[in-house]
Amino acid sequence: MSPGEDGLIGIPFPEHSSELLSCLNAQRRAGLLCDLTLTSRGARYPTHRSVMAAVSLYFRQLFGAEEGGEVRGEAGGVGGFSVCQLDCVAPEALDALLEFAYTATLTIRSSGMRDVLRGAQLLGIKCVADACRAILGETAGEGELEPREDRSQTESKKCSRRKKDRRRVTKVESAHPQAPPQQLNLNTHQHPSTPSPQPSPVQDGAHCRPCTQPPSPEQEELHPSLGQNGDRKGCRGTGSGNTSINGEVRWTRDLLPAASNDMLSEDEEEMAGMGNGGVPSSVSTGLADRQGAAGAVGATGGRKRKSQTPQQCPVCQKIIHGAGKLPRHMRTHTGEKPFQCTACGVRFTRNDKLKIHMRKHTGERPYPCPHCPARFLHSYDLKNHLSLHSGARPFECPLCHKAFAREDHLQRHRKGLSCLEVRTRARPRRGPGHGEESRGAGVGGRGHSPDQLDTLENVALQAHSSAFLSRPGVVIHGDGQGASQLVLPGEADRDGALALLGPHRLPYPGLLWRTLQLGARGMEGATGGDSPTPQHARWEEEEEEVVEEEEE
DNA sequence: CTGGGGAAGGGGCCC
DNA sequence: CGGGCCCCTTCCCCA
Repeated sequence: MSPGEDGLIGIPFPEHSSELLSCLNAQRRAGLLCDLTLTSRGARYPTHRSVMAAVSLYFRQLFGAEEGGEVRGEAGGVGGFSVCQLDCVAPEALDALLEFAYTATLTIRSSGMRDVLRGAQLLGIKCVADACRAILGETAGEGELEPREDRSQTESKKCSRRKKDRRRVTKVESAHPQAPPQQLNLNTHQHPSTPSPQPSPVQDGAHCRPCTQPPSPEQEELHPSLGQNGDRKGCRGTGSGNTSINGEVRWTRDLLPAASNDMLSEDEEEMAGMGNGGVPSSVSTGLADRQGAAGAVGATGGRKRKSQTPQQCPVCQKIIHGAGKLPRHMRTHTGEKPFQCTACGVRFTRNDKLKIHMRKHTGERPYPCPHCPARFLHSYDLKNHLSLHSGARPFECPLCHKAFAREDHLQRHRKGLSCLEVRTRARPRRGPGHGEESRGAGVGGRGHSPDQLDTLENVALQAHSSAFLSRPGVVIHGDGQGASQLVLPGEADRDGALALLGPHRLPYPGLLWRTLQLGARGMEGATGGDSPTPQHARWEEEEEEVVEEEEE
């Protein structure tokens, strides 16, 4: 942020899209503000036409021209309430597509994938259709999925899987009897490429979950995950891909191919903008951050990225670096685990993981500590262990200055509330000057004498505010006249900071503003297009940079 | 809450 | 170019 920009500040809200979606989904489930009801074979799905128009080409066209579809209702116009009968889409598939629209996660049984594909094609939800096609294309030749398995074993597994699906279907069917299928009503909008309905054995649309059914805990737990980079972590961070458990396939939106642009968040658009085979030279947002973590190491540390024919995953569109890495990546989508431990039967997606696993059976611990008898399975375990010997704790919490030997422990610490609980007593670990910096420059107290600061009961809190503000991604809203707002990217951090730093709670708005200014300076390097980085260990460095700037 | 072990996924290097 | 091997990061789980 420079003063020459007329006070304009770019204020990213990385979680806004997911929170918005989550809120809309809550409204949908509560039936609030729903102005469109989709029906399928007796099941009713209240929804929002704006959301449907955003995800579905069909609804976009429908609401744009109000023709071609069977829209009935008190007021069929744009502002009215409509009922759209979609008997051509199986209720279960429609439910899944609605879930996708509101959660960016597609949760379907593999047995129902064809229904979902058909529904996605009919409704013009291209990314879902592409994903279904990609999966079906692989599952169509199921032998390819398990190339390393014994054929008979494969066949038996296929049978058991199908049986399992049938059992599940029967169970649900009996629990939720539905009206019999009706004639399709969406004929005029049948996609040209739509395959003729394949009456698969389990395609009976009667076994759907009614929309009025409360979300299962399994579904529910997905939603909060959307808060983190859209994935989550119900979804694992690094593009964990789908999971295929008991025939149920779940995709996060990260994995859905070619999402329509109007559905893409900024980050995703950036990724999509890379195009096929395009490798961003310096993409620093969202997924690129995650996948580029090692690359970032390479940029600063020893390894440098070698141009190695990056390939794009047809399912999630992710760029996979390294020759021969795409098949490995694809197994994260298919769930294929071709490498089985001969000792315990546990299966792995990768040979090297199996190899490491085998060390547990062989007792091999190839990484001995030179300082003690400890031996380790993994090199990084040894590395962690060595830091205990050396006492090195390079990862320090910028809030409470507690140091950790492992970065993930610092991250966990920061996600919790422990550092906030001790904030009022926290002092920097480094030399005496550091503490003064926190209270002076760090607190924004330049201009306030230490005595003045000591009179502020919340002064320690504001020391932490500077730490918050030095974080990349922390943004400031306001004009410096006391009406500023502080917003932090992290859920817990934001809430905590808003609670602590709300202007109405600060007896000295000027002090707050100086703090904000300091934080703004601290984030200068983090703005300019770069998104917040999850590398918390850098916060401290940036905090130090701020202090150094102040000292200059 | 923290320390430690382990799993999972991605990237780099090498053959 | 594919695959093996290794390292790294992130996350989950347990004590």
